[in-house]
Amino acid sequence: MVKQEAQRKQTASMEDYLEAIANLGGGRKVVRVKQISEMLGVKMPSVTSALKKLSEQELVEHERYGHIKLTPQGDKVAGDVIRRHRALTRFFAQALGIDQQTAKEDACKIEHVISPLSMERLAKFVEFIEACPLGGANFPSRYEYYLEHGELPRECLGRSVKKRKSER
Amino acid sequence: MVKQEAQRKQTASMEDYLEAIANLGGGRKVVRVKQISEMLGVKMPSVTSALKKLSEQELVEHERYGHIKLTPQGDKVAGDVIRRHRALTRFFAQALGIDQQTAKEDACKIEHVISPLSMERLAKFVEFIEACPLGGANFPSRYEYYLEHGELPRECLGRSVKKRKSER
DNA sequence: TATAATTGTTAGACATGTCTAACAATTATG
DNA sequence: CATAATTGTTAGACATGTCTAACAATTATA
Repeated sequence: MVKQEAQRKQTASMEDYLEAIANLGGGRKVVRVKQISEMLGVKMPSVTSALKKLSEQELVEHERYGHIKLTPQGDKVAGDVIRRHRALTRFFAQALGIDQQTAKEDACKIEHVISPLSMERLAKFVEFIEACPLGGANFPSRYEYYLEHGELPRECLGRSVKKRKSER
Repeated sequence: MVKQEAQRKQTASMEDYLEAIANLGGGRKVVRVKQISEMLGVKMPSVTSALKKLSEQELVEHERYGHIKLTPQGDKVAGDVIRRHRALTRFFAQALGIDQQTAKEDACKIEHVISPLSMERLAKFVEFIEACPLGGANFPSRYEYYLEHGELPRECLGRSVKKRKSER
């Protein structure tokens, strides 16, 4: 079993840069400093400076006035961030019924700070909610009802899951 | 309608200090620089410097070598942070089945970045889960089953909302 | 292709928040 | 109550990441 070179933990900022580069470079498109700066809402010099740091860590390939590209390592880190981002967005949007815009904004912040354990559980949670018709797919709608009416829907009150048989 | 003095938005660090002071000063106990520093895992000079900033914003009362106390404003901000902290901890622990330790750590990070809308929904979500026997209180246990076995529990499959009958 | 427009970089200021080292006040205790 | 131990503060270094201003390279176009 080969020991992997430990992935240096990135700051939220650096993760944002990696994520942006991955998203912009998706279809092998050329990535520009200006695009990154616009996507992240920072000025170009901030991007240049971030690229310098990321290059030193071998997460990004960047030559003066030239191309910008993730290294395989950088791609892996970016991929992790993006997966967290997606799962969190789904959670906020699908499970909590939050608008897409806010869901993404929150995902963008939380993706940098949540623990691996919680992240994994949260992802499974969403999976479960979307997969399980009884406790799941209907879950959001029952939750919606609760949000709107301030009280539990009838399905919640009827009979608990423990006993069944008499269930209809 | 009187316009409230807009609450200056705090950084994560400053919110942590306010939260710590509130928690330490709970029972009117005397709050010490050292306690705060230990609770937050920073050195004492960092605390002194934070107290200076918070005093300037009138969120904390602090006199050299003397007492440390939240102002009513500071108390309000701290209270908000603490409420977010509690709701998030409950979510991770109760709903996701995460250990208390990790649940708190994640809450500590996320409480500073989550939007008010998501926060409110998340709180209601936990409320709902704890209140609704069918989609709720048992929800975590069905989720647990899914976590452990990697497949949906029988209750989820029994009678689905869409197709049924041929399902096993 | 010479010049203008755009894009990118460098240098250096600034804000935040942490730390260490040195010193000062407070408190405990011999 | 004098001194030691503890607690707190100040000063200043440092790391991160942002910005503006000035300049340089690239590209588009007249």
